[in-house]
Amino acid sequence: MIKITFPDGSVREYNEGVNGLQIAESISSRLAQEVLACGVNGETYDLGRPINEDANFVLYKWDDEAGKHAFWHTSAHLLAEALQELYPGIQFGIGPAIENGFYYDVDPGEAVIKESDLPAIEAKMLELAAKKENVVRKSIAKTDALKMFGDRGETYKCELISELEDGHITTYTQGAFTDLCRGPHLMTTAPIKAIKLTSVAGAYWRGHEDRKMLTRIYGITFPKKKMLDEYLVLLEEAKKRDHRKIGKEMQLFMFSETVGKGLPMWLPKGTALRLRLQEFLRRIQTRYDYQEVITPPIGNKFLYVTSGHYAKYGKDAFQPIHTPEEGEEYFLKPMNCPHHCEIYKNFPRSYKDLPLRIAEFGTVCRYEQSGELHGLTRVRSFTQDDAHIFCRPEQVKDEFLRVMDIISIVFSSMDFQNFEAQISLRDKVNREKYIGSDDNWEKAEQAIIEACAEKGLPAKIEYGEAAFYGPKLDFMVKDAIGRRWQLGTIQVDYNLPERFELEYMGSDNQKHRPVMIHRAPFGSMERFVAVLIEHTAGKFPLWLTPEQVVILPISEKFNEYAEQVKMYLKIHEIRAIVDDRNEKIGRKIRDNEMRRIPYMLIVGEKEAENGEVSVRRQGEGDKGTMKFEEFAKILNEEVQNMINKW
RNA sequence: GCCGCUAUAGCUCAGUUGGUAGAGCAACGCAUUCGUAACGCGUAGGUCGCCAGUUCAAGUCUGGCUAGCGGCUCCA
Repeated sequence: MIKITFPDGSVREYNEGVNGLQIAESISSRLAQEVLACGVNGETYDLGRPINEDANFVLYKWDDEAGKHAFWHTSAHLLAEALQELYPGIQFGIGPAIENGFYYDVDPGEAVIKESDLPAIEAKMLELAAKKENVVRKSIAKTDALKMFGDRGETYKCELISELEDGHITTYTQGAFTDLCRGPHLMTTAPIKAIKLTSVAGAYWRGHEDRKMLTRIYGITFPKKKMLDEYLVLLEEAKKRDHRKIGKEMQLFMFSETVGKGLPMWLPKGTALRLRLQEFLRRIQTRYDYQEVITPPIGNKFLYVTSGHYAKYGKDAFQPIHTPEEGEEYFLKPMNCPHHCEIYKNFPRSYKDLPLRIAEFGTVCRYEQSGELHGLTRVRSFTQDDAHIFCRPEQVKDEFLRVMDIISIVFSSMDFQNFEAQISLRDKVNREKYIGSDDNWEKAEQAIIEACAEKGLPAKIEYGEAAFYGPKLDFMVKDAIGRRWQLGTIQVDYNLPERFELEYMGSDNQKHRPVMIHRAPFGSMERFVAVLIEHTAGKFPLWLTPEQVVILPISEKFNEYAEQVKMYLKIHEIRAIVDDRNEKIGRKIRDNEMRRIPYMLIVGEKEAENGEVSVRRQGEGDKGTMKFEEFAKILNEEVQNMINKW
């Protein structure tokens, strides 16, 4: 007998070799129907896999990540099984479950799988799932695995097997399809009731650009048809929040084929919004003792030779500007740090000057690959809310904490709650590719970890993700359809101070090298605004929105009064416009509701006589009538209350 | 850059097997002067992304280019 301990602490005894499904059945038959996988001592097991020792045990259903994961992993195999039937000779790469569904990378040989082929594949999958085939797990010796997949001509699988350790190799089989797989899986394909293959894409084998490009098929499945329908509706809703769509509708920014791809132009309303965001950050930075600078949009080639960027990125960048003067080359600046290093060097610095915090809304140009450009989130010219902090090594942690404060003010002011923090450290083994002393690295890595702990910030630690010049802490936020974008970033840098030979005079009357911290709370104005649009669906906070108030005269007779109210509001620093179109009031209300302007003021005969306005709040409707002076006061208080929180 | 897809009026889209373009909304004009989410009538608006080719004839078929979309790779 073995002891099975449940999450609530209760313990039951079972025969050795009992499986998850049997345990579920022993609790309730309803549970046994719903359960998808189970956890045994922290490892996820197939429900049919025997348990041979005492274990902490947990059952996973659809609502558990591990349950969904097994469901989608089996779905990936079902996709492969369908492909094997439809495209004889097709070779398989990998087919994992992902955050929302699954994919399979395949090499169809001569055949081409197109989006228009997906419905036929879906139909085949449903047909196969209806057979309710058992999914069978089997351990296999490495030599047998190599032979088995080798005989089938599965070169990709053989490559994977050759890297696995003998004795830990398993296969899963359903129907005529056998896959190399660690699992876990569902016990049968029967629960897969609703299938949607969402897209085909190219994906390099093992993620290396120099390897063959395979065909990746993405899909998602559900145990109920209704759930798939709901998911598709949700996706449609999310697409309505797309910043590219809303940005166009609200006239915030534009692109022009003639100006060039990836080169956004901020329209008047977008510019107003952006300047207000910059003003917001400026206020905070002033409080945290930052000094703002302005540097040119280009820099001499030798600036980047010194920084090392020329050697690393020179040929992949926008090509240099050649001046009429013989041999002179200038680059569009791809980052602001080298310029700021020169500013540091402009004076001899003492330890008493540090930390020195140099900030700039610096516009940079990077020649991003054309296929990577994406709305405002990935562009070729953008403005970083950049700053570089030059400090002594022992000040790194304090400076980190201060930057984290700023980022936390920014995120909370914008109501970004679902962000993720990632600490990127050195690779645990390969340490020769990093610049800077072990001692400094150790100190900086510890400083970041401690700073996060002190702030109570749950951060995921990723080894090997650090830049070659230092560790970093990044903040990611998801867009409307769940893509992750990096916004805020804090990076420690030992490289540039070295290359620019930055120094300060210490209290010991010796010269020392400062540490540099790069940081950008927004990341870039472009990307931040994009994510902000998707979070708010264009309904920006009152203090930020380009237009706060629209005044709606009941008829043209009251246009003049509307203008008077507008003038009063403008004088009181309220951003107001008048909708003086010759339309009925119902029409004006509808149109302006859709323009996402927070307040509507309706003015007609009654209001004009009494110096009043009838107030409507966007999305909320009628709020009653008041004197326009009072409205201005209330609005300004509302804005002030928001600003005071910074 | 790579794989797949898309491109018709300012916007959203229709356009059957090739026979030289259509709707709704927006715009403009007329009428109306209106009380809390779409008044009516009318007018104008398109080198069908661009360049070639096939054809008696191309929005429609083929090739190239440009831009965009979904991914991959990259991301100082």
